[in-house]
Amino acid sequence: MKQKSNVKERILDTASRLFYHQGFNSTGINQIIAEADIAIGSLYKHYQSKSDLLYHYLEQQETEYFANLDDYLKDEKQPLKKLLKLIDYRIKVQEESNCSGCHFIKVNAEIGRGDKKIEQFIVAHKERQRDYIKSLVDEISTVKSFSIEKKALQNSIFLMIEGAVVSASINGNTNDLKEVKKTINQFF
Amino acid sequence: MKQKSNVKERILDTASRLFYHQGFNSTGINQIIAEADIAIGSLYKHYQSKSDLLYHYLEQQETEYFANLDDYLKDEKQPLKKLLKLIDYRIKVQEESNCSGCHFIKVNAEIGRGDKKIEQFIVAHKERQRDYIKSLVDEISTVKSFSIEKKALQNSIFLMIEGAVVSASINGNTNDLKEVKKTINQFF
DNA sequence: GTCTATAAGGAGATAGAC
DNA sequence: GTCTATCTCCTTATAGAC
Repeated sequence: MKQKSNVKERILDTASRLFYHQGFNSTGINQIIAEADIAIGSLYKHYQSKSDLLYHYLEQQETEYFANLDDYLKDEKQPLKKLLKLIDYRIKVQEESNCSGCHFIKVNAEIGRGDKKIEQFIVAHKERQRDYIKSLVDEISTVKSFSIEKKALQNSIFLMIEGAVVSASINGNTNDLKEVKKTINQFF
Repeated sequence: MKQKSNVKERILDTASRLFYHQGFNSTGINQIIAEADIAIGSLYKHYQSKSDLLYHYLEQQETEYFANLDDYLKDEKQPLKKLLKLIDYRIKVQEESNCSGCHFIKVNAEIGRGDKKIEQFIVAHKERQRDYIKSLVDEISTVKSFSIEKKALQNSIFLMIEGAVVSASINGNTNDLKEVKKTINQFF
């Protein structure tokens, strides 16, 4: 018996899972329709092409990322604790996904800057992640001072987290993310 | 007229260029033999499979990376200047390669931790890169003191560079690598 | 080393019947 | 929405003749 959930959603959810865990190029249309348990006609009714499916996958990840992050941080008011909890969120997400890394970094690595629409979407997502951290550090700066320039600190924290997420996907653990959390405490 | 260079070398050089710039999965055997201008029989005489070619590609990148880095730094004796010049090296390599990122991070993103041999090779390469930075900071610590713990600083610098190289491949510029260089100066 | 033929399978995508 | 058939093309890899 078929699941009752919306067919269009089931296609995207299955494609997302496969794109993330085994790669976009390594995932075929036939595997998506088999695992989503839908007909190929349904796939092409809802999505124009495999690339179109990729775009909607990134779009959904973008929305989910910030919605879940906001939810995870909503009860914390202190900006420094909020920043540390942002790292906890990244640790949690990685540990729940077999440390498969960042959706956007992975797609960038696979398709490069070939597709303008995808490229711009990835750039925009990374800018938004950077701005999120920037704002938290701005808030912290109203009550604390640091040893290095604020702008340098903001970029450093963003880049360390990026590096640590990549490290998680390479090493299969969140050790570096945990180290980043400890290090940030030393900055303030 | 065929080039005079060794056929085996030409296969690997062509495969390396294509794997790096358009991805492993997006590169076909037929494209490699066409661009290397060799016969398919020659390819399978020298390499067992496409995966075998991937392994030799990473092996060559590993050797080249550290050989070229040592050469780039050989005239600099001061450890802090050496560390800053290591960043210059990464900037130079990225700018010469259309900011295509790190060979190892890209392969990891494409094939994940599926192939044990490839996986271990990537992990070992990243460990060696981390140790290289660790040693330089150890040297610096004999003449300077820093505001945060040495171990945290060593990991931070490694992770910031990793993050900045990923950023280069996403944004198509080396702005973040240049920022990392400025930030390191502030740490000491 | 070169060439061509071919195997055996998978890819993305379309069309038509129900 | 389902199903099956089909199109076109490409994939990795092997074999044999020169």
